[in-house]
Amino acid sequence: MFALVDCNNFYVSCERVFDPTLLHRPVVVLSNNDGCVIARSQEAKLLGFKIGTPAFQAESILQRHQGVMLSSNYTLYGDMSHRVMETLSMFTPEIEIYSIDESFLSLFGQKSLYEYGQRIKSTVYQWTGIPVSVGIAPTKTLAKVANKIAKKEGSGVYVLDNDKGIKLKLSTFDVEDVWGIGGQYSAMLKAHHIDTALKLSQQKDEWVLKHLTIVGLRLVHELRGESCLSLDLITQPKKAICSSKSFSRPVETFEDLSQSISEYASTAAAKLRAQSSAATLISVFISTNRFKDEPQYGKSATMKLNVPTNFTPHIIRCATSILETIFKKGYKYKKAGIILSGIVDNNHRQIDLFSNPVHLNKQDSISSTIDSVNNRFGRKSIIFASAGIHQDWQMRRAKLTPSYTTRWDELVIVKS
DNA sequence: TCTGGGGTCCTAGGACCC
DNA sequence: TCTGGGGTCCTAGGACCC
Repeated sequence: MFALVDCNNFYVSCERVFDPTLLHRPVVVLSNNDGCVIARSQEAKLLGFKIGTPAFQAESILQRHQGVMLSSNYTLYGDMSHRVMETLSMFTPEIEIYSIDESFLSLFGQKSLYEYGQRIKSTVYQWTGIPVSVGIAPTKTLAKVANKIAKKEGSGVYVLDNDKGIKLKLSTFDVEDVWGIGGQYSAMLKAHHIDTALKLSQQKDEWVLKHLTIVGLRLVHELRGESCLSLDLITQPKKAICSSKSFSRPVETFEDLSQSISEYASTAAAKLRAQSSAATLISVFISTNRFKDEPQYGKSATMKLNVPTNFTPHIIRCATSILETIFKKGYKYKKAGIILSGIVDNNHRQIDLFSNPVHLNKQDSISSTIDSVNNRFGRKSIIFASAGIHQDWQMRRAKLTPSYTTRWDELVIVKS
């Protein structure tokens, strides 16, 4: 049996742990750059906000309902996520951390699944202050279904463990809510009059394979109760690492763009080193604001390296030269980013005939020194000058809450 | 004024190999 | 008249996830 434990309104719940005045009010958390809504409290959902609602549209409605709008505080959410996952690990070593706010647990030998789910839920809440919902079922896909039901039907825990019950619930479960069925597929399925999870699960294998590929076929078997997706217990290194952001204002000069690319390159390179990897492909992209009625331009280019690297100065140098090839003057740029791919294990990277191993070792020791200083004293304690000092293109985060759990100078002060 | 960021997997088609 | 068969690797595009 699988349990899917999913935090309720995770980002909002994190904020509420440290600011109880946010309880029982509509609260939304905004995307980077305070652009659009990405998380909503129950009260905010009832007001009709969707994921992706632009912040400027939400603002006046929130004001009328004593609502609150917050910038996203990923430092806080990351730390709270870690606490939740640690708590879940106390229940079983068989845990797959699927995203920042959900985990799959493998259960065996539990007598009462429902009570076990309740225990998970109350322990996480007591230890971290984060409310969670628990769905339990024989496959991951069905556990996802059970979790949705748990969220809707009150007690926060739902068990799907017998054929009859599963069929009954699937018969009223909208096909577009099935894990793995997105907008395109659900439109196609509905055009074929397949509108519930049950109907999908009853389609012929050949038909599913033809229309939904092998991925869809697995999904359908999972809906039938046949487990095809196992637990990923070991976190695999990422195959691509991206760092990109929208600017707070239109950026027109090569200098500003190259500063931002340097900054993103440093971030991406640090992520690369954190998983002991090196990259052979560096892509850079830039684009104008697609929502604006002004000349549009967007381009990306990729450079292939003979020797894999994770050395920030090297990556910055490559990224800057790529930028030179795609930059065009006269446009108002809104977004830029870098993607590192062709990822290999840094400890087994293949060097070429002309690489100097001593030189490479020196690079590694410079990198690890920088990383350890930044880990200890904060992410930007040591920066590369090419990323600039003023950075007035930096994203907007006007309504940012404190890093309650990760900065000494931002701890909560309790008064009596 | 204002619209996010970071990932995964699969498929088809083309280039290339012997 | 008549132009092979069996592979691999890479890329772009499209679907999905949170």
